[in-house]
Amino acid sequence: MTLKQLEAFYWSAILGSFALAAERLFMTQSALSKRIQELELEIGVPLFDRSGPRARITDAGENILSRAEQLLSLRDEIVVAARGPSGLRGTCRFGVSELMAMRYLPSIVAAIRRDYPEVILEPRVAVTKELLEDVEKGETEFAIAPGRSLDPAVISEQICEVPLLWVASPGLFHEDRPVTAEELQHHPIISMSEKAGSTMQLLDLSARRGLRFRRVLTTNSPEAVAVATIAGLGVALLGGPFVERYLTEGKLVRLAVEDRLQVPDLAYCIHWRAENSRVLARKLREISRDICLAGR
Amino acid sequence: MTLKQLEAFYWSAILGSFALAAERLFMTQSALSKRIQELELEIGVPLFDRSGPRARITDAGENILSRAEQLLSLRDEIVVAARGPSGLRGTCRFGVSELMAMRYLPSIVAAIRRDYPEVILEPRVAVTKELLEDVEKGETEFAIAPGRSLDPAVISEQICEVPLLWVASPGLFHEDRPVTAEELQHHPIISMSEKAGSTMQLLDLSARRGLRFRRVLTTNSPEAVAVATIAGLGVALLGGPFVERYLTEGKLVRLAVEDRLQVPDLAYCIHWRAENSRVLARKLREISRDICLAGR
DNA sequence: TGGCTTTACGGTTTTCGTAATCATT
DNA sequence: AATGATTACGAAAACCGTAAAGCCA
Repeated sequence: MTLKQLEAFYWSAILGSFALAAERLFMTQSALSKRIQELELEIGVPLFDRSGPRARITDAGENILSRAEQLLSLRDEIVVAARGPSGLRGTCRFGVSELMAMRYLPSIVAAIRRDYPEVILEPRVAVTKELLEDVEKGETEFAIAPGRSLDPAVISEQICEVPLLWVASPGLFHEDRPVTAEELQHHPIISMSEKAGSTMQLLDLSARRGLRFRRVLTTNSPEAVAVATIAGLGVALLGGPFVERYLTEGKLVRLAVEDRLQVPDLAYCIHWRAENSRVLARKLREISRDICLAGR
Repeated sequence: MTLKQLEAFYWSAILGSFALAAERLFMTQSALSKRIQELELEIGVPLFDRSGPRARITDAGENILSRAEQLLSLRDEIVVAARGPSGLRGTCRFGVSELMAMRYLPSIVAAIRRDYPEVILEPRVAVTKELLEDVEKGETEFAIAPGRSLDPAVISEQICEVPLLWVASPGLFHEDRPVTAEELQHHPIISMSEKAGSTMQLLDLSARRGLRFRRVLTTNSPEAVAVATIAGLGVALLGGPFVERYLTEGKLVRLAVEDRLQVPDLAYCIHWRAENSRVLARKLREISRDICLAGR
């Protein structure tokens, strides 16, 4: 039995596919397949059922999964324990939504650099859904993004709440009373892709209230949305911090809207796979959480 | 990092020497040395201090020792968990004193055969001191022998007590009163080697009381001692069960002795290295203990 | 057919033991 | 001198990737 075999088994079990596991471990399917066969030969029991379209873990495999995971995390701990606390090395991929990146990524990176100078960081800034999918697939160790994952294997711990504001160019609405849904529907909605947290809230709202919005300008940059809104292209639903500056400068105004247009605050969470017990991942996740909770 | 490297590290640390570890792992010093060097290169910290006459573990090495041990025992557990409870395989070396072997070894072997048919047993029957040394050096997983180990890393759990009896041929002593030390010293003492439990008690007695016994017939077979005693060659101090049969047959008589010749009962224990957490070793040790405690 | 897994094969890398060398008592 | 650890080197084994072949939807 070797650590490589156990690692191959572990990721094949977690990702539910040899192909994905091979990709994650930077090797070919062929090599990974053989590793797992050798492990099965070693312990004398099949760990995966190959009869279906993809490899499915067997009962025997389930029985050893948690132990394999413990064993692999002990391997990481050994390195840390030997080198001392600041000797943590390795690479950590994690995801951050654009808003959180804007606010906290510099602090997070600085703190990690200070405590663990040897660690190589691979942060990824993307939209909510992509970040969550990466965590679910084990591509990233954790992600800071709004909402909850539907995958029960993913733990989401709330960090903060961010209000979503309806904003528009100052000239667009003149009445003092709250804007109604009908009035809003006359204008194009400027939003990001359907995988962005704010857009998901928007779609949710339109589904619940039976509204139809005309969305324009496909982009994944909230800044581009803000700029387009300033230009008077339409109205937008954006996270407070993105528009704060423009509101104080008077380039955008916040729209008061009727109750049925109210959107709940975005609950930002830190998400990670429950069974992930890599020391490096846990430490960096905790640092990131603390920084977000402390508000810098 | 590989399991082989960790195993090499573990045994080098436990046995305090590369040479012994290499012997235990059935490989050459050269190969083991290189394995450990590779492990050190991997984690970036020296695990052993080679400046002395033999390799001494460093602080960094101490820090990871327990984790390495946990990791290695997880490896064993994985096999067991995958194969199911009776799928335990592997080889187990253990030591048994001759008396305990006579009484319990058949039952122990039968019970293990029944519960773990795949396990290969390598029992060793020897005298007390050899058995304890084997446990201390990690040569055997556990031993059933009288007395306690002086090594603090060895745990000894008492199983039973066996009386040591002074015996002689019926013709040797005629008086009804207890035999005195002076009378006893006139006869040769038939005993086993100094590494045997009963002989150790004998030597302890002679040291404490300032007696000088004339020991003859060097052997490690209690049966040979009994036979020689029956032949009238001298007196012997033997474990009760060895002489029971001869006493009832009248071939030997138990000598009543004065107080200063009284020898305490031999406390038989099961001994094992505290840090040994091999699943196989633990299970078989527990089976053996239960059989001894139940008296078959 | 197309995604996923296994088999076959070769070339590279790793690993190990022998033998020689170094270091410490 | 003797024990224990390291280095050098050649042989054997393990490992990996490419390419081809099976296998199930």
